[in-house]
Amino acid sequence: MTVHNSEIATIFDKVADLLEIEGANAFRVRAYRKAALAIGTMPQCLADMVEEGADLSELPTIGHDLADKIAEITRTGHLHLLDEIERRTPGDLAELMDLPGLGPKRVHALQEMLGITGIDDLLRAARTGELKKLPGFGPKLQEQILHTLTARGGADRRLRLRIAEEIARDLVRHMKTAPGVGHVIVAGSFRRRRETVGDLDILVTSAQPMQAVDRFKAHEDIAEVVSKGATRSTARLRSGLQVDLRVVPEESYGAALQYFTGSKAHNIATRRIAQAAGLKVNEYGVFRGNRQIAGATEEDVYSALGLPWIPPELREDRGEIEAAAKGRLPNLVTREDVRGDLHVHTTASDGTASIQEMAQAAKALGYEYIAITEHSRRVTVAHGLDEKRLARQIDEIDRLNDALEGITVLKGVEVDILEDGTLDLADSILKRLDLVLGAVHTSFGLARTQQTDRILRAMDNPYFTILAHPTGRLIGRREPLLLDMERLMAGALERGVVLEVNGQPDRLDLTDIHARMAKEIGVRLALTTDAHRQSDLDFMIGAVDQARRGWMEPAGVVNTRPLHALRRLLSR
DNA sequence: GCCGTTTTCGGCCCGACTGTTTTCAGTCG
Repeated sequence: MTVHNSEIATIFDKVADLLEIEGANAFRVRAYRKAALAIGTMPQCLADMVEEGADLSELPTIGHDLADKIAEITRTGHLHLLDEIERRTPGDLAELMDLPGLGPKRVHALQEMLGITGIDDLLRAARTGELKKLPGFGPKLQEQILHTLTARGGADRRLRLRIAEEIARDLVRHMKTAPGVGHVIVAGSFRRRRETVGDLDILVTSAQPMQAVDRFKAHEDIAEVVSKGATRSTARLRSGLQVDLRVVPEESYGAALQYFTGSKAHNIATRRIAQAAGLKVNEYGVFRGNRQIAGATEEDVYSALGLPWIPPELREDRGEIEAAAKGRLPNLVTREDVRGDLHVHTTASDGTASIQEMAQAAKALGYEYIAITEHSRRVTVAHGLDEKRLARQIDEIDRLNDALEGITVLKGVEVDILEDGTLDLADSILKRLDLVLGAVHTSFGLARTQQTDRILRAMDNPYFTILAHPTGRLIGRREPLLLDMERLMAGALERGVVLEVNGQPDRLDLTDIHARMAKEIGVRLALTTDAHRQSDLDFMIGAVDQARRGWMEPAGVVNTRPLHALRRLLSR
């Protein structure tokens, strides 16, 4: 069996937690954390690399020691070091670290003084009042822990970006009406356009910070103000979402925006550059000694460090700083570059609007073309089309194109890839189409080699043009297919097949990481919405976000091309 | 434990807020 990167990351995170509780060297702890973070978002499968004899110590944050430990984990499924530490520390102390107010020092004290080894012990100690007597603890903390443990459940789940967007819009509107407020912007992972966000970070500029903080806590959705100071406040919404407010003076706007946008890893990397240049960066500006030399805009901040402005989507410490220093930042694809949508359903299968209605909606967005791509017969719940019905739709689209002005409707299909890798419709009908999307909707549970082979076999069909939602994952609901993504992409490149970045808020498939991989391998992408109604065409922004986070440029995306060029690219 | 236009040894991001403190440690982002 293959050990996944995420499992290695989990092991390293646990080692970090337990070492920290034991009071180990803080930088050693940090090394495990950094490695876990990096491994969790690496596109390459580490287990495969070990198998191939690659030198893992060349990877960032991985040295010789951790490379050996990764090899050990992929070969045995275990890490001797972790087993050892767990023998020393009974129970599950690491899970206590997740509770707000508890860090390594206090968890250590809990074990040392009260013999607490897990959540149950902790709850008991809080109820009996033993907890508040410990040095470093008190009645407030005991109360908070009790509250967290009894009111637990689901509140710490990350929110999909599209949902967060609705909440954020409302909060921003609320803060804009506060007296004396200048900028109001949502920073954090929201601004970096991550697929989910754990909290909202709202940055406000004002000369009267207290007024802004007061205005914030008056918002009707706020259930509880967790902390509140002169320049920052943390609150929990009724939905459970945490919101952090930060108020800075106008002259610090750029520095605060940079700081608050993160990511943490990106910020640490930028501060190290500053340090090396004898400068200091904090949320108020860039400083030489006590003198502020930048801070009003993000451009100034980066420029003071000798760097061009870096788009937020890239700020994950995945090579963007090195690229910026060399003047090699990508020219990221934008929503305006997209000239049409290539994955759209209508009432013929499970959509709610007609072909003409979808075409008109696309035209209103300024598109040049739109592809109609219904499900095939196998997907019975979605009313999938067989050859006969698809032939009728082809004729209907031909007639419609004669009548339509200013937009072209392309003839397509989202044909099912059957378990043996054949397609759900005959070649005789596929060859009459402008494009053929292939997609997996069944047999999600195949083993990795089998699943990869199945899709590659489907791509062998000469009419297959785009692999739709390649991993099949649904955020928070369905795990991605087990796939050897490198082999799949190499196969797609060989066959001239395009991979989709599906913008449905719960799909976002390919992910940012795989989009980046596609770019490096040279596979082209199609940004689509999988729209089932007119308003779904707005999901394009989700696909663009993922592509941007994957460093994609317009040239790597097929539907940034005008119609004639697109047709050329799609004909294999 | 990682890493290197100061270095293979000696560094390792930085500040706000809380609670328990009597001047600050711990946690958090």
